[in-house]
Formats: sequence, C-alpha cells, structure tokens
Amino acid sequence: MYLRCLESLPPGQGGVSSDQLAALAGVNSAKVRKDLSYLGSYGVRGVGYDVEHLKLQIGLELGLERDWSVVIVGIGNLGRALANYAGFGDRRFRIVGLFDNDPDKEGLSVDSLVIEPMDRLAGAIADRRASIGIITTPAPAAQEVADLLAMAGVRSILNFAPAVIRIPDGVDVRRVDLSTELQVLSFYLHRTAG
Amino acid sequence: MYLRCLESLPPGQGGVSSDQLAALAGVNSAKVRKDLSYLGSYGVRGVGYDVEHLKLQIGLELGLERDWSVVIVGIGNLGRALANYAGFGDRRFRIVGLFDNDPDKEGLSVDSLVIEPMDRLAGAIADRRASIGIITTPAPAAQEVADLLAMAGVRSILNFAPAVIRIPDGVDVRRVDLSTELQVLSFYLHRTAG
DNA sequence: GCCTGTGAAGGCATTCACAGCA
DNA sequence: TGCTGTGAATGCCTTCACAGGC
Repeated sequence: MYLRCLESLPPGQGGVSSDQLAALAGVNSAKVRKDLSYLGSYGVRGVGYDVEHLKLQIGLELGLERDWSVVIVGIGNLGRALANYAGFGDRRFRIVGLFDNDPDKEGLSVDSLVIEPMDRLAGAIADRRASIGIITTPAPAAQEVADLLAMAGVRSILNFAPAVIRIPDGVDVRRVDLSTELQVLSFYLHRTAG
Repeated sequence: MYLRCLESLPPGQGGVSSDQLAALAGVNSAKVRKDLSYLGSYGVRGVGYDVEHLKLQIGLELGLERDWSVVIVGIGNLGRALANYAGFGDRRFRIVGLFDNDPDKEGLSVDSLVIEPMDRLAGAIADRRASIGIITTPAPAAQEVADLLAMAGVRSILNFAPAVIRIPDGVDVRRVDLSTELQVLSFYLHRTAG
C-alpha cells in the first residue's frame, strides 16, 4: 500500500515524511515509521524518506524485482476480466495460462491467450514455471482446482471462489470474496440505522 | 463466512458443533463459539447449534432480511463481470444502475441493465434508493466517484480501484485490491525461497 | 460423555511519547 | 526546529481451559 502511495506522488517530489505518507495511506504516522523501520533505517531525521529509494526497497522486499508467472483457472466473466486486467502491477505478473473445463470454451482466445482444457493444467504449470494460481471457478470446483494447482507445484493461490479451501503446508492462499464484502457492507448499513 | 459454511452443509443436517464449523471455516473452535456467542446463546451444551436457526440469526445480524440496491460505476471488464456476477448472495443485492463516463458505452446493455452517463448518477441513487456503490473505475477517477456517491446518499462503498479514497464520516468503505493481493503473494513466494 | 459459554491468559498490532540526530 | 526510530503502554483479538448444562 505504501508502494502504491509512493507511486502516486508527482515525479519531482524527492522526499516524503511519515506524516505525508500516513495521510495518503489513511493510517497513523507512527505506524508508517514502524512499518518502514522493518526495511532498515532508510529515513533521515528531520528530513524524511527518499521517495525513489523507498520504492526500490519496498519492491525488493516484496520480491517485485522479478516477474511471476500466473495461471487462471475458470474463465467465466470474472476470469476473463482478470485476464484482461491491465492493472496487474506494471506487468510484474505475467499471465501464462487460462484453463476451463468447459469444452466449448477450449480454443477461445482472451487477450492473446488461448483457453486450454484442464488436463493440460499440470503440464503447463511445470513447463511455464507458474508459481501463482488464480481460482475463478464456481465454489464447488474450487477445492479440486486448488488440489491440482498445489500438486503441480503452484505455491501461491488467489481464490475468488466463495469457498474456504484447504491446501498443504507451504502453499499460501489469499481469498477475495465479493459477496462476503457486500455482506459486511450490509451489516454496517443495517447497524447504522436502516 | 460462517453463514457460507452453514449453507454448504447438506440440507438434512440438523445440528452442527463448533468443532465441525471450525473445520469448515478453517479457524479455531473456541473462536467459533466466542463469535457465535455475540449473537446470543443459541447453542445447546452437549449438542451443538441448530443449523437453520443459526443461519437465520446470522442473516438477521448482517441485515440480510432485506434487499439492498447497488450501483456500479466504471463499466470496464471488471465492472461488467460484477454486473453479471450471479453469485451476489442469492440476489440479496440488486444491481439497479451501471454508470460510465465513456459516451461510447452509454446505452449499451449488460445483463438487462443499460449503461448510463455519470450525470444521471445522483438522480438514480436517490430515485432507486441505492445505498451501496461499487467503484470499478481506474484509480485516478476513484476519489471523484466516491465523492459523488457519498454526496448522493450512498452509505457504503466497495472500492476495486487501486487507490485509497477518503470519504466523510458515516460512509463505510471496503477495498478490494487485486494487484495488492498479488504483491502479497509475491512477498511470500520471495520469502520462502526463490 | 459431550459440547457450549466465557473468564483469564497470551500474543500481536497499533499508538504514544520521547530521545536522538540532521 | 523537524522528523525519524523505537521502547513502553495500550488495546484488540485469539486461544486456553474449564465450569456448567444437556
């Protein structure tokens, strides 16, 4: 988030204080300083942080100095939207495969990639060295897809299916659940008089 | 999340224990009990919780006994995907408006709704009693859209734009940031070797 | 015997507050 | 004077552990 805030700064701006960054990120300035202190002591007392240096250091810490290859499984509306999504961090994340179990979709192309059948998934992950898998299937298929991904060597999964999936140790999952987000909003609306 | 887990249970299952629910949700059983205890004492010692009753109570707490009207601003790939998204909680959330500032998109229809220009946004929110707004614009437009939404009376915002937006008190924002999610995955991959 | 409800303990993240340095 | 870096204080969330009830 700090990286994003730094990138939104005008190019000329050489330095930034924890107060400024806190305002941009919507957090407390002490938190900014403590967070950034984990990277090392890159700030200058009385002055602030050097924007370019900080961007570089955060990028290094996040592992953004290299590209990561990504496969997407489940090419419905959401999968297609993600495949087209230009916002994937300056192309640090390269999409190298689209998979769907619907034979009718096989061979259709989305953003210069061709949709492949599920039986090619494991081979493709190995061949193309994919380490991230995105699941955009319906909920019932999510666990099976996660198993396939993990088995084939994917070590990080972004799960958009509305289901909790279980994976082996060493594989990391993050869940993005649109309908849960809406339900949380519903809760707040309901709470604050409604 | 518990609600989702309960809904995934076979219809016949009358009761459920905190241990079972914990396994489904991927959390500690003490946490389940503590969380559910905020709803009231609906469990029976030695037995567990009644599935149907629990679903009802959670739904009530979340404000899901009524429908909420939603507008989506920014009808690119992601906005379109969300408009089509059948998974919006059993239609508890009704999409009542699609808006985009691109004149070429005006009048196009998506899932039985027609894309409208931005100058109709405020009127539509008032007329159709929308209380939730979804922002799927590019980052630079997000703040302006958020201001418009808040001004027009929307009280909850789901922000998919990769930007931190500032809104008046009384308006609630949740952020879903796909590229941040990927960067977090990148961090873990980077961390755990290679 | 089994499972809930909950005080108490523990752990983690945030914030405070200020010493230290430019 | 201005702003960082960080111990100490705070507060929150999670987990433990067990009394209480079926």
